[in-house]
Amino acid sequence: MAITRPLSRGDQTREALISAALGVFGRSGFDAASTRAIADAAGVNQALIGYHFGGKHGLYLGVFEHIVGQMQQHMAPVAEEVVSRLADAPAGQPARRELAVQLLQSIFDAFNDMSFEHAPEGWVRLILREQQDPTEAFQLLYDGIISRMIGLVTQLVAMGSGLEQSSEACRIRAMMIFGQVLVFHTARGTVSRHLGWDPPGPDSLRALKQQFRLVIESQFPPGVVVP
Amino acid sequence: MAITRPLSRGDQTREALISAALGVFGRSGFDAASTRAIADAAGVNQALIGYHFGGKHGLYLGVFEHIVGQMQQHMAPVAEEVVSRLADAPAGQPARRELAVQLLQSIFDAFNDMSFEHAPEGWVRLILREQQDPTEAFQLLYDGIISRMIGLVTQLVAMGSGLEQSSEACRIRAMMIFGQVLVFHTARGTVSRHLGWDPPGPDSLRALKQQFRLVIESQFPPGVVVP
DNA sequence: GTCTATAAAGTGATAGAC
DNA sequence: GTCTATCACTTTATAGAC
Repeated sequence: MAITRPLSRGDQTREALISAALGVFGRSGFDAASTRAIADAAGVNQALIGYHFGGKHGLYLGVFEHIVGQMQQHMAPVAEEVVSRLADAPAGQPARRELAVQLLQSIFDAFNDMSFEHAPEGWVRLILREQQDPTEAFQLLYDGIISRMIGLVTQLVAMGSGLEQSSEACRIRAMMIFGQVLVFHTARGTVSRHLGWDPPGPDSLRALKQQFRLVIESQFPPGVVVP
Repeated sequence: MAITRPLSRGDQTREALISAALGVFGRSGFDAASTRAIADAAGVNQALIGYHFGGKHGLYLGVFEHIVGQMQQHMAPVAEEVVSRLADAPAGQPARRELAVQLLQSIFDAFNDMSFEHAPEGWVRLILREQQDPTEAFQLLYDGIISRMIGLVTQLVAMGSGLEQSSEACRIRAMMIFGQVLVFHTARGTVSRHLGWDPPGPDSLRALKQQFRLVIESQFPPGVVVP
């Protein structure tokens, strides 16, 4: 935890702008979001965007730096645990398969908790937009957090399946596993209608995590080693 | 196939506008897309949007009607085949599990072919936007095609897993299966970097379909009936 | 560091000529 | 059915007072 001390007026303005911009950019996208709407939501004068961030685009990048920092904080503990448990794991094939399943489950438990509970509304939408049309901001995201997470998951898929970690098949499988949890964010409208999750509540999150655990187990069944 | 006959000038204008709007709305979203940009891309006068569609919003709805029609055409054959093969399937549990796996594979083979090969660039992005913030257009999509597809897949998941078709667990599993293929569209940026698919080509599609088939098989393993 | 005021460019819709 | 011209409004950025 960083030490918190009284923020200067300028810092307060910056924080208010970032927080407001998160929501407005998330809802409308970069082009359709107006600096006036952001300034109003932040309770701040529109001209201050230019002063503090150099303009609309600078504010946009500031938002993503903030998101990356938050995501790193949420995922760091579990990522470190996974790495250390991988380091001193026994060598036997069946034991490693079981460990892979277990670690995948804890990674995605944390990931689901973050994306459903702690992440402000705007995160998911902003990241999704950048995935569709990557700009400078996607670089921050990918290098800051995504790269590390997809790398870990790919490594665990290799361990659990017997596939070569560097193979295309293994990387495809890793993407698919992410897809199984991301779909509940990306296909929001269908989730709302087909599951009646509008919005998803604590019960939804519990049910989702349970099904995910079951699916992971069935995808890496005991005693099977894919050649 | 509908009979094709020479289009009147007005029909040509409408088609050009829909096609251009597909791309521009897809890239920029409704608010950020300008009617001038659409008209220019269509090689048509800006005032004609008002004449033919009543305005920007009417054109947007027209685009989605067009998309729903195209998707129905692509998916109808396989959907009908699935329904008929379900109708006269034998009653034995193991045989039905195997059939479910097989039908899921053919549904998603068709779905992947459509979304990677035949779907114009704009489809995926437009649908994704509506999933995030459903408007009137999402109703068209859901009632026109999504509802039917997610329903079929849920039914097959029930058959393959032994879960009750109306259970939440079963519907969650169906969403997850869609997630496994949708992620290659929704997480485009990560797919591009992690897999080097930029854009995904025929080889990518082949590899994806193969992995999907394997995953489906492992998710509904022979001889296991979930209580 | 914050504010008001405004410049310069772009927006969707539409009236009216052809 | 198509075109030009234009209205009323909103956009981002910024100059200059405090």
